[in-house]
Amino acid sequence: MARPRQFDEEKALDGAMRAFWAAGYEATSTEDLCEATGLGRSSVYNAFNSKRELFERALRRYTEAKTAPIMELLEGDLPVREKVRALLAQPADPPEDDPVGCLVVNSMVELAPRDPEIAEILRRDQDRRQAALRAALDTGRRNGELAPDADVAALADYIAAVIGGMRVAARGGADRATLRRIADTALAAL
Amino acid sequence: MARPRQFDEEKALDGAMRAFWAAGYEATSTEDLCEATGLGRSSVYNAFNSKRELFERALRRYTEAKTAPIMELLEGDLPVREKVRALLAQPADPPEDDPVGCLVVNSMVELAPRDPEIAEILRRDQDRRQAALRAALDTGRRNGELAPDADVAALADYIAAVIGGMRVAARGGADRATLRRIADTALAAL
DNA sequence: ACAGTTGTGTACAGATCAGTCCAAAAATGG
DNA sequence: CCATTTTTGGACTGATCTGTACACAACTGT
Repeated sequence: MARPRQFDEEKALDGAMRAFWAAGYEATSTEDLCEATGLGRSSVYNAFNSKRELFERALRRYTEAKTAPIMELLEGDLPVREKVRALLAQPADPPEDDPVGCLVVNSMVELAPRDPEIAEILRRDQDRRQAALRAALDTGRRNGELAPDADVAALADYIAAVIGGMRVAARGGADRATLRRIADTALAAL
Repeated sequence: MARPRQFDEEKALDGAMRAFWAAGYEATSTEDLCEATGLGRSSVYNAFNSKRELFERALRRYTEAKTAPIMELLEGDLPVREKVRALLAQPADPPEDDPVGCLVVNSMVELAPRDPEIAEILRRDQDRRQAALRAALDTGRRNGELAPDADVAALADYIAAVIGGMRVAARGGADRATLRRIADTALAAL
């Protein structure tokens, strides 16, 4: 057919994702994106059309990458408290080469109020995770691991809020010990 | 001496604060700031020197305005659970003409990781609030309102995280009922 | 009233922004 | 080897960005 790409689109997307994750949407210039992806301007625009579309793909990639293992965890058969403990442990023990915080939280803060499409992507991702979390909590409740009258929807929203708060704290420079104490304390509410 | 200002600096600062609060630092242009303050470019730059300095003053104004009533609440003599309940209620029942969310949380996410001065302002503000919260919790602990072995520092960081998470959720479009349920659930951990 | 000082509106400057254009390079299938 | 198609690099565009220059307006104290 024609000349093939010299770059791996997934890897390029990954670089862009990390750039947005670290600096935010507005503060990441198209020049920054060229550097982060290793591509020239033409290749970036040829492959991704616009900064906005590149961001959208980066965000989708992020949610897919981060939500998949959470679904696995929640659909597994650990005791529900262990599942929640593992969820809460994630912000306290992030992969060391990840940018600080969470692209979903950052995007909710920076973009969701003024960009309905981004808000919708975020809402859908959260719905998936929250549904799985509610299911896990409900199983635990019926197993007797939680109180029979536990409000699983409220607990799920609560846990999501604590995790979001930990992500904010991490961006503010909170250390691992602090984050772990928050997680431990939060777990006591179950 | 000379010609007096036609505008109220505090009111102008307030307008700028709300603009940054709603849209974030990067997405707020100096043109937006002229509109939000009601001033011309010259007046803005004459009074505040730069976008960056204006933001810093707006952020300081915000923290002072928001932290003062929290200090009053925490230093009052309500039962400690009522104090914490009131703290957690704030994100669920914000003044109706405030922009959604919290400028401190937004700034932690958008700016703290790459701007040490902003990070320092935020850290100082948080230290003040957390110290007062720890004191209130400790008083409650000694009064027997909390368990004698309660870890007040951990509880304070936990409560701050939940509030931050609620602020993120609000930016993501969470409704008041959801926020209230989060607050109620969080309170159960005390 | 007037000199001195500060505020303000307009126009502008230089940098940077996202995005485009185009020609040359690089690959394919025949 | 050639026609075709896509990628790529670099120059470029027009808009927008933050910040400045400057003239003049507005007010003060004397």
